[in-house]
Amino acid sequence: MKKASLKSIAAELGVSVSTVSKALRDSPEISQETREKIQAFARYLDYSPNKMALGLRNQKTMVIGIIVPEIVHHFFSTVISGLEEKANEYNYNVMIGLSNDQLKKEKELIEAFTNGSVDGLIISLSKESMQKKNFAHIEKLINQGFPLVFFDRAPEELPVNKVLVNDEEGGYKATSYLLDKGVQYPAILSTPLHISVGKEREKGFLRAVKEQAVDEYKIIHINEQFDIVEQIADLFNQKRIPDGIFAVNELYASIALKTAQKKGINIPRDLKIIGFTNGIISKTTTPTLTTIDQHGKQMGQTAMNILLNCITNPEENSSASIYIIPTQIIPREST
Amino acid sequence: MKKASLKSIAAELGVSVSTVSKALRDSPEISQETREKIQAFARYLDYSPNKMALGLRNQKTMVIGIIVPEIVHHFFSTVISGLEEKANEYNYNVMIGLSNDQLKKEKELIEAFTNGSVDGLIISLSKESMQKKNFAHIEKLINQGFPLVFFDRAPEELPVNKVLVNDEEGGYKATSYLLDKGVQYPAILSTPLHISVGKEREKGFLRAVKEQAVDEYKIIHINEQFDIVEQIADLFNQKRIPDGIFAVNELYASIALKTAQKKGINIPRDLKIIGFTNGIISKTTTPTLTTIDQHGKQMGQTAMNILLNCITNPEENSSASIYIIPTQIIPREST
DNA sequence: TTTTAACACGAAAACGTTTTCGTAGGTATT
DNA sequence: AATACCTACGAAAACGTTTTCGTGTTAAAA
Repeated sequence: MKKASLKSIAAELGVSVSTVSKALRDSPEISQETREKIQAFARYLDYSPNKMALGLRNQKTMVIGIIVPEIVHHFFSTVISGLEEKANEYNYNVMIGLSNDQLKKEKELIEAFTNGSVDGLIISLSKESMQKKNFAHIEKLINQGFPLVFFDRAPEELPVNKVLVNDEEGGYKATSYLLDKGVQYPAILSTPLHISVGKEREKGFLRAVKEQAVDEYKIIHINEQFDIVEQIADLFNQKRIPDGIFAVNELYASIALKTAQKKGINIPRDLKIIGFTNGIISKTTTPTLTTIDQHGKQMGQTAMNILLNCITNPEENSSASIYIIPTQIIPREST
Repeated sequence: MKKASLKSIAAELGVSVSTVSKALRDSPEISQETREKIQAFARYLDYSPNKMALGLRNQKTMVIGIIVPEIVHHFFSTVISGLEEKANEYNYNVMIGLSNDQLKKEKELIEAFTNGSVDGLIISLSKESMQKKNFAHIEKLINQGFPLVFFDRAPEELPVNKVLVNDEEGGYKATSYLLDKGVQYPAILSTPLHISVGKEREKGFLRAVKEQAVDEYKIIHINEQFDIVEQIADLFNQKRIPDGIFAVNELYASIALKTAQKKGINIPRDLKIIGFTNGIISKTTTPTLTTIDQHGKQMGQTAMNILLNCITNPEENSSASIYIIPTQIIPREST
């Protein structure tokens, strides 16, 4: 039982395709009687217009492409939920591609999506793109004037719409919070510096320690190529052990927590820990982790709003805008 | 700078559209010379065929629709990653819809996706559909012969392709594991019985206790309308407190863990806990949680394989198949 | 020299829409 | 009675492909 089309309805009812189309759109050109007959029949057949034909005709797919590094990830999946929700509100659907943090896959996905599959693209860059600063594929899109919004991981140098977490502020807030709680010797568990979010959070950390004139602190750049647990454990094998740790993500925070506990360190009495990302981990550790909320859902909604606006008003929205989402500290037991 | 089309290339080169099309597909109908000229020009313009035109022409979108209750969820996002990976392997892309566990949204998404947007559908049903056993929208799809695969949450009565976790086996394994470790008075933290996965896991629990002739055990059906923490805490306010808990998901397990710890109960000495879903929570609690792995990624791959096979070989695949993914116990510190 | 075949390309249809324009028949105006 | 104007519908183009079929030119065969 094939899907009904205007043609099949027209044939069945002995009228022309144009008449059917007009009748279904309630055009006054068609007589009341004919209209009702056609509409009734269409309803009976459960007719609805073919998306691809519509797309071809209107040069519009009503689909938004989303390209993210991974999806089994609290922050990214949260953003996606915000994106999907907002898109749906405006009758758009979302297509999703996972780059697995690989430049090659990212390129392929962009190619596949921009061949008339989607009306716009929302991207969070792969680690590989960020590290190699290889943005040729992105610049091509910009030159084409393709509707485009980045979130969280964006090409720093390029003039393009971005929705970013205020990572520097987050790092500052987190560190200040620790210092205000009496921490004397803070440490930061950060990423390598080519990860922009890590770099920004570290900047915030440095601003806070400088502001409060803390002269001794420790910075550790975790290299995920090697054993993370070992690198973090190293922090507790030094002569002076920190009494406050700011971890730039949930995972590092939870590992630091577990490792410290194994060493018999009491948290939060002897060591206060604060993480980043208000995800599931932070709520289920013992003790629960104080953390920085990135408002992922709001980010998704904002990004989608900007993109849809670009699509609807192509002229007024030619310049690149940067939207910064503020962070929020969520106090829990670990401090 | 608009995207190039066959038409624009043809006009520019003074040949016909058909010639361009054939040249680009390396048809021997076109002379070597013309072919090379056209191909070079197309490459220069970065031409690639329009997806919607192709779709209309071939009656095939090369897109698979995925409808899940939520995405900020370890299991679902894991399955999705498997689905996406497998789809990509066969040059398909995936469109994602989130039902938010609501029947209405699920229906809308199915409507939107089956109007020629996707070639097939992979669905995990919303709680509301399951509870109300309202499958009219699904039966419609089946009657249409629309390529369809369910995973995890499937309509029990309907003859349709399903990929399921062996939940009963998982519950049995988990409970047996507890009993083998010497647990005398086991409890299960389960869902209301209309959630099929909860029901199945509970069946496994019952089979295990029966098998080992345990005469006393406790069953708690958590109602998520009310405060979950309170309902779980209730377990520890009884005269007899369980020495083993099987929770049908990570969250319940982690809450039970925290609550017990607050009551001063030593885990795993006085109480052993085992969860379900090998997600992030289980790895980051203190102590880490023994749990049942559902092999989400493999599930996604399997489901996509079945669907693509349905699409490619419509005739041979008319009957509904059920594929059961085995579970695996992941021993950790909580037992 | 005429017939045949190969070659290289173009015209047109089809996929399913929407929209512009054209027109036959009827009604109202002068 | 001639003109103008509705009313209600159909034809056709357009969106971008692919593919079938037709055809003019040239080269080979008779």
